[in-house]
Amino acid sequence: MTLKRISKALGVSITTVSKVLNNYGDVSDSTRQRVLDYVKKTGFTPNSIAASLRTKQSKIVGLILPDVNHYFFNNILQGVLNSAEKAGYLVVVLTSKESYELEKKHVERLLNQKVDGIFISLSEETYNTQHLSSIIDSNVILIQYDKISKLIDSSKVVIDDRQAAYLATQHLIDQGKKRIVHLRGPLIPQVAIDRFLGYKSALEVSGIPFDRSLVLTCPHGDDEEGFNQLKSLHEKNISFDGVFAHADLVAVGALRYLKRKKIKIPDDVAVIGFSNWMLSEKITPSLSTVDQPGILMGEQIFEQFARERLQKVSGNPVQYQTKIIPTNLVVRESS
Amino acid sequence: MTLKRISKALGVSITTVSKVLNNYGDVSDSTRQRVLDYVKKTGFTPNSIAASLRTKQSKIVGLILPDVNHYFFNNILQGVLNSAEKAGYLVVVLTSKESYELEKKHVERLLNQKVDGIFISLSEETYNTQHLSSIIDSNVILIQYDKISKLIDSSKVVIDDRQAAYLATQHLIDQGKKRIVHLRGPLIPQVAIDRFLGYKSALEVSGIPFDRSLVLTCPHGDDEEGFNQLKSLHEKNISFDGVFAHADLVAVGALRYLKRKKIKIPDDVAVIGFSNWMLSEKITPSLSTVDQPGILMGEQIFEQFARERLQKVSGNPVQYQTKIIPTNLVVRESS
DNA sequence: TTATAAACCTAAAACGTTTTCGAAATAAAT
DNA sequence: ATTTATTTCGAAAACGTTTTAGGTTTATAA
Repeated sequence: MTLKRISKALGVSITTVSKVLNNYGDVSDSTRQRVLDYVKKTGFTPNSIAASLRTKQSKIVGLILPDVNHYFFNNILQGVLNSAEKAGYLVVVLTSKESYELEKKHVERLLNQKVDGIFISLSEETYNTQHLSSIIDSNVILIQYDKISKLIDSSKVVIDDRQAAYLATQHLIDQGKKRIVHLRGPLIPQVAIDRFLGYKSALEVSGIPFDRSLVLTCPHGDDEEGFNQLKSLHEKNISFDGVFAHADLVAVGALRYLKRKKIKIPDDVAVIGFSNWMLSEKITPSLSTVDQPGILMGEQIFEQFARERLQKVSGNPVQYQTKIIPTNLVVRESS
Repeated sequence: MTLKRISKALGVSITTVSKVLNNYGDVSDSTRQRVLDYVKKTGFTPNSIAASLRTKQSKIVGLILPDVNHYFFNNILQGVLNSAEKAGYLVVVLTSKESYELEKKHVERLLNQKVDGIFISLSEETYNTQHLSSIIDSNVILIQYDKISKLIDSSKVVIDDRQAAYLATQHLIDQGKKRIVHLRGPLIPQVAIDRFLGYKSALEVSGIPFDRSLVLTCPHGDDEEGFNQLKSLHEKNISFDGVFAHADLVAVGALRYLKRKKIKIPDDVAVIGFSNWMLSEKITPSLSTVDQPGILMGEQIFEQFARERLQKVSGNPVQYQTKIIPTNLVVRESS
């Protein structure tokens, strides 16, 4: 079933049928109704590939996630899906698995597929951003989120990592803690840097000396790392009374170590994580954390895309925006 | 940049350029090389929308997940993504949020978009399967996974829920448990029914009387339900020494209740879950469970699709298959 | 040299839409 | 009755590919 067949069946032109379907004004009520009835009867839906070819709008966007098995990114996905559905867009999902090579390949494939927009959070390995430039060169809308490159001029949706980390650290200080460990993320991504800087400036503001030996990296963000890093501190006889982890899972590992050693939480050591995992509330002791509103971020990502799209088709200059989504400190038993 | 412009630049026909790109035999090595060089130099990639229109192959598949924030479905997604990438397919992801209406709408949208295949796990509400029939009527390949409808003739990728539940229950019985609670899923989906039947037949085989009051539903599969259902049993003074939950999260809630009441795990009450969550290994006590290999399932879903696709284009009759993926019992501290 | 086969190439149609531009029909105004 | 304005319609081009069917050149054989 095509426009052609419908037009033949009704004795009108292809143009007329198309116009009815696209709500053009210049068709009489009577023929409009005839077409509508016929379309309804046959359950016809126009071939969107042909439409895409003609209009150069695929009504598809691409979303690149560094990791699919991750609460925060699940929420990003859910948020993007929410808004995309309302706008009649489909979402192609790809995962870079924190690999630069894969990320680059995915961008190329999305560009081939002529998607209308690409939403990306950079992998941990990514330092070269030429593939991002090529998105812009291809005249495809780019929205960066979470792990972004400041060097690339595009809209961005992020949280204020530095401030969030500041507040988390400040919270531990408020509990009287003075030797606060920071289990940080890998060295490259801006988010990890910003969280570290927030940690550091909270110490400064409170006049607590910064001790390099209290900062340890947990690049994969899993709970083994949290466990092992605290253990190594202990074995070196380095004392501490607080832990600020860059991810909840790392904090869970830390808690596990402290429990194993019968260290009192939060009295001897207080712990705070980052991201507000689904499970963080359920474990014992329940974990204090910084809530990153992933669903909201996902929705904002798509909505910024939609805005730029509109600006583009209406010939207006596109306005890049950086949305900073507020985070909330969630205080629970661990601090 | 298009085939046309390339052909002009090189003084050959559009056809020739297309043939080089699609590896047709009848073009001389010298011109092939010239085209290849030019393509490489300009970074040209053919417009896949135009190709789709012509070939009626979109190279896109649709994956409908009942829930995006769910370890098992994350793994399904990861598996599908793995195999799809190798085959050069893109995956559009949709989530039904366990709603029949949404599920139906999503299927329609995927059909509009002329995807080559649709992979679906039914929502909990879904009893009407007309939308699945319409997939088949549209000549689009349908693969059902996890929550399937036996009434619809298509390939399927599932685990043997009944047997897995049987083994889990049997395991508790082997530990000497006799009054085993089953925290089951909602009433409609086949998976919940099968798990219940597995539970029941394990009791039968061991000559343990089936007690209706020990079977309780936890429709959302969250940990509150697990907690509350055990609490209600306690308040009714119904005794039990084992718990088989249809989901790990439910089992986590059960553990939480038992710990709260200082009931010894696994001595007084042993607990086993279902799905092998990422976290199940990390909590204390670590949770025994049934491992569902989601990534493998996802890969098999796509590969079965690829097989059927091949059969279709080569004119062979398509062979529907039902793949039953084996599960593993994972015994940990809770049992 | 001529006939035949093989290798290389191309014109043109097709896929199913959207949209421009102008034509036809109808209504309104003079 | 004629002109003008308005509404309604349709022919045809365009989007960028793939593929059929045939044409032209070159090599091989007689």
